[in-house]
Amino acid sequence: MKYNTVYIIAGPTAVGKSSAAISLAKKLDGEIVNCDSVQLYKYMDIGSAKPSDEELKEVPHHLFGIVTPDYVMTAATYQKLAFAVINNILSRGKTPIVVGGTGLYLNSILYDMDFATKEEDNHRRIELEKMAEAKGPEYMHNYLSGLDPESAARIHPNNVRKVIRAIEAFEQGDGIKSLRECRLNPDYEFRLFALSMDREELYKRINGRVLTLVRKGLIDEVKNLRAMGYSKNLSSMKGIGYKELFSFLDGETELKPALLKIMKNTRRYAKRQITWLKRYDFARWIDVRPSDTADMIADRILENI
RNA sequence: GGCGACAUAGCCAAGUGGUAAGGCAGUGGUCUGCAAAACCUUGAUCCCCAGUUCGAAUCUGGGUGUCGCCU
Repeated sequence: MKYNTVYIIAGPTAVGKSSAAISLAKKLDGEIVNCDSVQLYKYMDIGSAKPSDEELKEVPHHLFGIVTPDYVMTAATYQKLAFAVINNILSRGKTPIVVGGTGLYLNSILYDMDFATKEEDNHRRIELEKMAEAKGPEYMHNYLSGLDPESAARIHPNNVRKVIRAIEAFEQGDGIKSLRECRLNPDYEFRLFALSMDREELYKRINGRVLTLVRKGLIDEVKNLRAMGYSKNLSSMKGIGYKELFSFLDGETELKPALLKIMKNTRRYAKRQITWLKRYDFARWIDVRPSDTADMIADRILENI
């Protein structure tokens, strides 16, 4: 095995990435690196389906619960953190196993994405958001067309958020680049495994898991976050399971519809994750059945190396 | 057994003679600084048969099914 091999286990939520990764780490003398945008946060354990305390102790885990929920995480920051951890693991002769389903973050380590330029400028962004609210999406898109016609052509006018980012990026540098301009990160040799499962089975599993999370105390977890003063406007609180329960706790909806909504949003999220992963033509797909154990999945991965 | 109502996509549902609104769910997709985010895309010939008509989801007759009421 080369000294710079990085394993990546991706796949939609609830296929069983975390436990498969632990099993694989044991077999490979590996260490796990989180690539899930919500598991990065502290106090968000149940809703993000973070590995349990016992599991976290079984093999070394990195980048789990490292920032408080009011911290604004970005792909650029994640990239730095991830590279630092991966390099550290490699320098000790261990195998990094990146696990998670956050596509953009996965990209930030797979491709030589260059976030180099200045930090984001919050004031400008807020200004642009206000402008968008006042003048509407068309106006913003036209404005972008004037600055950077190429990225304007790529972005749908209704996608205000992205239009704003493109304006911002243009003003601070050379605008938004496209992934097509990137190559695979030459510093590492990647082994990317994408776990998949029959759609119907996966959805059943997702629905069931939501109930399990509630049984484990998800509602108290959210109550607690609220009590700590974290507001629903934080991007961490827009995570699935959190936003819906905030609106339940605020009395905006009943519990049952809130839970059904969590299920639905999770299903949709899983679907988007699958779509994202299909772009990686070098991914090795591992078909998982609901009855498969973590060990079986890990073995299947090893067979596919 | 009798009387009445209804029968439109997976679900809810508009449309009462001129060629099938909409919502939900699902599907497929986009993606370089909020990504568990944001955004885009998409489906039926109207229970069955016969008839009237230039033309029927819409009218008539028969059948089937569902619901309600009555005996």
